[in-house]
Amino acid sequence: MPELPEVETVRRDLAAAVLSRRIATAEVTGRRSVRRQSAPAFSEALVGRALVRARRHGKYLLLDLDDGAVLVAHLRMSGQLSYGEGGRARAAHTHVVITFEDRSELRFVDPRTFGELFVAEELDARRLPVCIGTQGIDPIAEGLSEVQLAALLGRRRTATKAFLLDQSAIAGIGNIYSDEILFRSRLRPAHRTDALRRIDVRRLCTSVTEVLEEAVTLRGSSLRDERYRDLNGVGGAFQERHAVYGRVGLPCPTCATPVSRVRVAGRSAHFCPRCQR
DNA sequence: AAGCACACCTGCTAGC
DNA sequence: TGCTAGCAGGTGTGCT
Repeated sequence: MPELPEVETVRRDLAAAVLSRRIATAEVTGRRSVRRQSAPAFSEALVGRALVRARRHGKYLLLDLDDGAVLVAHLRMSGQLSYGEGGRARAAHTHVVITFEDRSELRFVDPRTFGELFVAEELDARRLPVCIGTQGIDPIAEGLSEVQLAALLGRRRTATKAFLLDQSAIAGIGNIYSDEILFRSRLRPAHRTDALRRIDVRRLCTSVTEVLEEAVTLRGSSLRDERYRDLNGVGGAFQERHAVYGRVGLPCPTCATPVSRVRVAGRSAHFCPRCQR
């Protein structure tokens, strides 16, 4: 699913493709993709505006408009943005089509319809739309220090995987990267945060940054059963580096012990029973 | 208060 | 071989 590295890849592609282009029309065909405002209000906020900057916070994509408002996109599980010449056949589940003055099109395709687009006008001190102001630190855009991580852990008493998935603490980590970060930290998904030693916090901090940076470099993960594609329809390559995610029964790359899967925090969690404690 | 289960939705797959 | 029940997951909500 699109997590921080996938959204960052799309952000970079958008920055290269659509900045300074002016919007001619914004067509909303699906019923659910634009739900925080009416379709006409959404279109009206976009038509005539130009995109001046592409930002990201966690899994949110933020496209600044030239009037100060922000076009916000969240891909959730199956959302996909694609950009190209207008007039091409539309893929199934195309819910929003933004056409620029040069007739090129930015399309939002989303089979499961959990993803959303909206235009936000109120921004907070971090220049984030007020409605997503509960998002925690973005470890790539803002950096994450060991001191900050220790403060976020505070007096929490929960599974370390649940902590990593909490967007109000660290923004951008989902199920795939939480498993890969825990593998590299040598911690089990269910390891209690209140039992983390200083050395564990240090490893966790290093792993969060390293795993996400490597995944960004390889343009994210594209798995067989998911649909992540970049703005031009090309998949990522980080799945080839996955140590544990989606590898139940396959050998751990470090010790060859078969990878296990358990349920933690309501999600499937993959880990090496020998390397992770 | 903080942690947890659940709803939302469709495509894919495991199992019959 | 063909069908279907169940799983997959990010976030907001509501319950404990």
